[in-house]
Amino acid sequence: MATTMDEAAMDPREGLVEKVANYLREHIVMDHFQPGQRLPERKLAEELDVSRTPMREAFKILAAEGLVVISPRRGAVVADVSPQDVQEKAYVLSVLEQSAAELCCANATDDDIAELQALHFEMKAAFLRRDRQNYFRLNQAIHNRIVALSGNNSLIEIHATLSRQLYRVRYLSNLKNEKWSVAMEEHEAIMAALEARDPTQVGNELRNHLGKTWMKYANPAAEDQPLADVDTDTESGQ
Amino acid sequence: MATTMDEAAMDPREGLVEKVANYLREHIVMDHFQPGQRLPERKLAEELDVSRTPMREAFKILAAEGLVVISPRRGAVVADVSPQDVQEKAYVLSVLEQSAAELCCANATDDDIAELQALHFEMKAAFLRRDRQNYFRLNQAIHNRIVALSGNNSLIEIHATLSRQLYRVRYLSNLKNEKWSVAMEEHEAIMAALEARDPTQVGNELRNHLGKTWMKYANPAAEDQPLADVDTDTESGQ
DNA sequence: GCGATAAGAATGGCATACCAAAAATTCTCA
DNA sequence: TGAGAATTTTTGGTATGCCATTCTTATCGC
Repeated sequence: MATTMDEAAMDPREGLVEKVANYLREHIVMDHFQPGQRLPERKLAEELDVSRTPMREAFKILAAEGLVVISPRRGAVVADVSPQDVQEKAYVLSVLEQSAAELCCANATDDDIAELQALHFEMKAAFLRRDRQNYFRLNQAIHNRIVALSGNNSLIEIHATLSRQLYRVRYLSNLKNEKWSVAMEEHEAIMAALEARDPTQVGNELRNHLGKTWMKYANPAAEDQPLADVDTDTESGQ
Repeated sequence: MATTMDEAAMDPREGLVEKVANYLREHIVMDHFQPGQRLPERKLAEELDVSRTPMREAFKILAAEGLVVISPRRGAVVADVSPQDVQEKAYVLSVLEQSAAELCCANATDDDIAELQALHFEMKAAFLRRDRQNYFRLNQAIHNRIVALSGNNSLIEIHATLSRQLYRVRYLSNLKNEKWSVAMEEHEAIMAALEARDPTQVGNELRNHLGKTWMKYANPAAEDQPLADVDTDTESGQ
């Protein structure tokens, strides 16, 4: 475990804290730590061969990002996202992606749109093969790409942070989602509107897409089935 | 200076780090530290009578909130918000407030709307008296209230964080803004749509309002005139 | 006198030590 | 045997120390 820390980007300019934070972020997002699980700073620091100081500072960063919760005198635990949280965060996410799509229509080059469509068809291929892993990965990639094409760095950053908070839930939902084909159709519509560069249409389709996908999530959270070791790139363009 | 640390909320359950972070946040937002200014951890720690450890951890939190920037081996400096940053962040803010307004129309009680209108008339009074301090304070209070009435905690939190990043710029702009009356008229329109509980209308008015107020901010940043000691409550309902 | 450079001071990064609170364990007594 | 109290152990919070890098400044050479 300790030997895998350098998985994270190894920019020599960044300090230990960033490496530790990246490592923890990765493992929390990929669900290698269960929500609610305690993160004992001594033990983790020992495993990563660092002292407690950078570990604690990394906790503070992750807490500000909403991935862990620090309780006084009880330390850090992996943030547990309640069904209500999911709804609220997903709503904000849909709003952000809607506006990103609008900006995307104005800013993206024809090549950008073409690349999006390429990803879309790759995703469709995964869909037809019932390949949920790659379907999920490509789906994420498309959404992230649209946001990236907005050109608004603040929007991109906030979206990425929020997106990470929901990654696990989204992944679990992808595994059990029955209405796969509906989501696929919605994506078709999104791509069509994108090709036509109709900002309002793209925005509405996207918001509706996310809304439909997540509003139903008002029911009790999915069981705590651990995520498989997927080789997805967590964030594409950041 | 050191004696003023307990200005910030003194919840005995929260540790030193939170107190330090609150203290620094307050002073950065209120522009007692200039953008770009270095924040030497030893000196500040000494002034606040704490060790360097909580100071450093507080820096990490504020960095994650976008209020300071930490460069390797150079430490923390107060984040400088470039004109482009202002535009981008203000755009996201307008999107968030637009959707907050929509939710607000659905969730707010009649009393909530009445209270908003009361604030609006207070603000109008400040406008007529050319009382920029209170005009600004009440303006902020109204916007924050609308967001709070959305009932979406994620939205509220993200809006608050982003809002703090722009507080200084917004305050400076308020002091020099010539088109005061235009903004006032827009607020009238917002309130009218809110009273009619027309989500689309409120949303559009609000987004247009913020858009108009900030899009012009593409020109060079305002000069670094320090903020006066205003007794504004930074955030109202959080 | 001015610029480059080297020595010294300041500063940040990380590790460690110490303390207090909390959790776990064990011991005691009913 | 079981519940509760006391003790031990673990764990988090804060302070401090050491080292490496950077910034300052003063000196040396041109």
